[in-house]
Amino acid sequence: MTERGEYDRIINMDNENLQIEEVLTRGVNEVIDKKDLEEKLHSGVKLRVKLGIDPTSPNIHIGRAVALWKLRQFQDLGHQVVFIVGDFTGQVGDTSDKNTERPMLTEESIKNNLKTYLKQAYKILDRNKTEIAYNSKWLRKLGFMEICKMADLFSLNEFASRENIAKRYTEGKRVSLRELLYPIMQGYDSVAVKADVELGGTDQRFNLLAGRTIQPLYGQTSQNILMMDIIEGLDGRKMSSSWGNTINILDEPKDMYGKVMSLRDELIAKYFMVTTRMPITEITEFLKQHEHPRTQKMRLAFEITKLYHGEEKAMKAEKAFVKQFSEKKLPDEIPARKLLPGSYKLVDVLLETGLATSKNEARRLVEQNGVKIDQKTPESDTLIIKDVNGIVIQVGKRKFIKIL
RNA sequence: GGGUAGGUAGCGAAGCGGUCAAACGCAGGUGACUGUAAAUCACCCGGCUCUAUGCCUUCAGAGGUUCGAAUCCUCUCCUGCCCA
Repeated sequence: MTERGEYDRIINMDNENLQIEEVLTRGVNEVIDKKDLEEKLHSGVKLRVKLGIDPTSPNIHIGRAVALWKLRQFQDLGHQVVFIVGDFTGQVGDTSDKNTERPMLTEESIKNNLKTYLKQAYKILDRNKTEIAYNSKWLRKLGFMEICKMADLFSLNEFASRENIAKRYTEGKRVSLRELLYPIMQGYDSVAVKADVELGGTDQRFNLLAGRTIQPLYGQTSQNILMMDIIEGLDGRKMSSSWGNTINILDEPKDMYGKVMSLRDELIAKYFMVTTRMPITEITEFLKQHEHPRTQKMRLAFEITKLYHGEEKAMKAEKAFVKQFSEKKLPDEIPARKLLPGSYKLVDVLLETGLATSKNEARRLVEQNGVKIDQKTPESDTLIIKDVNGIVIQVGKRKFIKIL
């Protein structure tokens, strides 16, 4: 958190200097080369700022969004943002944030994921100031000789020294030759778009540096690099689509709000800094005034939800949350399912409505008192419901279905 | 291409002829306690049924041996390591 002395220094700067300061620090883990980038930002030169995201999942989560927000800050400062959709690299698969080999994806699944990608990105970026590029455009054409020239700039040794590669290597896991090529592709992206700055997570370090190495080969000045903090997901592990611990920017307001509320307390301050756009001074002040983690988290949940859905919906989400979880009342909106009228075994209802994936699971849930019918816990799983019409079934704390 | 060690549930990893739907850990679920936090505790975690020392489908794949196979044999595919 910002020290008092630093705080005084910052508020005394004029607005643009303040913005530059924030660009270089907030949510930022490391800058290469910081001095150079700082000078460029102050010089008034319009920079080309690159960020590439591979559409390996249909959702962009708020961890990925950290870099997108950073891009937005650059846009606000008048720089040219280049958003690279990794439709080619996505197929090949980057392993830098993984501890196992990532399988190659089909063109089809990438295309599928792409459908809502830009829409998501534009929740954050200013559409009119964003240059979009698909990296298949240039990577597809690259010949072997060209690839060899670039590959010559790297040694196997440095590649193998990367932490998670080294780890897999010593554990006797497979490391494919293809994976060696990934940094080269990402590096060449920088050449193709003539990047002055590239953003990425700290786990992207090697790939980001590859751009710096390759650009001079094509007579370009090496880009500067801004490495963003990686945020933890709902379970405390790194946020990643493959873990299923993400908060996605397309999540419904109440889900988004609720997911934030389920975060561990230790992450609150970091989340405020990295995932919200609340002014730093305000954050510091707020956290000081409200010490109870629950209060802090509710504000955090509100801020994050507001960021993606607007104030009104965020307020609604908050009210709904209080009603459902603090006051333990039925939520206002309960998803409805139609069933043919008649009598049903409880277990069948659970299965039919998708509240359980098998009858065994349904029985287990009932046995463990995880099921409620109209707020009441049924005695046994053999219960037969004579009239399913209009009943509300609850499984666990969160799942509700109303039967019509 | 040769040698060698392996391929077990979402992941990691035991089991190495019957007592195996398969130990254990992680992830996940439900409950208790709570702040939809953490920690802790309990139970669960392939499917089906008349809930039973019941049935069905699973231990890379295909065949085979056996009363009986995740466990033995043959071939195929995949991976690590060593050699070339």
